[in-house]
Amino acid sequence: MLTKSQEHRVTSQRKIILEELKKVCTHPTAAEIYEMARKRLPSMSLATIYRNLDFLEKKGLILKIQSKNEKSRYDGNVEKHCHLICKKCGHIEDIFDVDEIKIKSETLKKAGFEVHLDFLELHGLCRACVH
Amino acid sequence: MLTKSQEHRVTSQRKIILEELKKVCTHPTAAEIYEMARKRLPSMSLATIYRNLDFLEKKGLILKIQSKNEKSRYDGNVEKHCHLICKKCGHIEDIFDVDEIKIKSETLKKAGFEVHLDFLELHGLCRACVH
DNA sequence: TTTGGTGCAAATTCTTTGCATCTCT
DNA sequence: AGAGATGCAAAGAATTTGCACCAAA
Repeated sequence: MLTKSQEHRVTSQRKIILEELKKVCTHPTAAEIYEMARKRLPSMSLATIYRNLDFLEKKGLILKIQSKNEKSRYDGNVEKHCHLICKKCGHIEDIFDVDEIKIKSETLKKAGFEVHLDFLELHGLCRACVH
Repeated sequence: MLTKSQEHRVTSQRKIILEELKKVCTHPTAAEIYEMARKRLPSMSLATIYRNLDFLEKKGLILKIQSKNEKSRYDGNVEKHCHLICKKCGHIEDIFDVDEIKIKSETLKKAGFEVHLDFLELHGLCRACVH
């Protein structure tokens, strides 16, 4: 059962947040998106940022990335991909050939666990930090 | 340069926290560990729990697991293993044949990224939730 | 004795929410 | 007009920290 009304409005705040997030190839935090959006609409509040990021994620228009010990980050690219996250410098790198990734494990098979690769986060060291 | 003194004391709090965490095969949160520990030493404070979990993790005696959108969980088993985390019910399952896991990806290779498998968290659906 | 550890409460940090007001449709 | 969205400020939740006191070594 859905609620009677399901309309969703296109507010300038919502548009700006989505546009700003799509514009960058980084993975900004809510606070960073707040800064970006305020340049275009200074009256915008942080609560609106959070509410809209939530909304946009539920709509499937953006992704939310929650990495270890860090605040949430958001990704304007919803193409199936996963993330490499550097333990040392925190750098996040996209990886798009997700379907090429093979994860093999007996325990996994036995557990009957269905891995969602588009949520995969690989933690480790990036090229710069590995040396 | 190290600080002049590096002694670390074995307090009853510290012992209890470590023992309780080693005792279970679940992955309790700080609050859950607090409850467990308080049964043995009711005066213990939550701040002490956090400080000691931090301490024990830095000492390599326990692991900290930070899963998506959840509070931190701790693992008394430091044997090399990784976690399957169910998106739906939050259940965490251990997987010990980590070395059997093969992750293949061209982008990964090109990126020069060194994945640490013992930090791997595989998100998806557990047997119970997949149906 | 001395320095690290503890308990308590207050402070932080990130995120969410209540409410009056505003604005898409 | 009316449901949804916004801004503000206050509330929450998880975690950290300052400080006086305590206790391992």
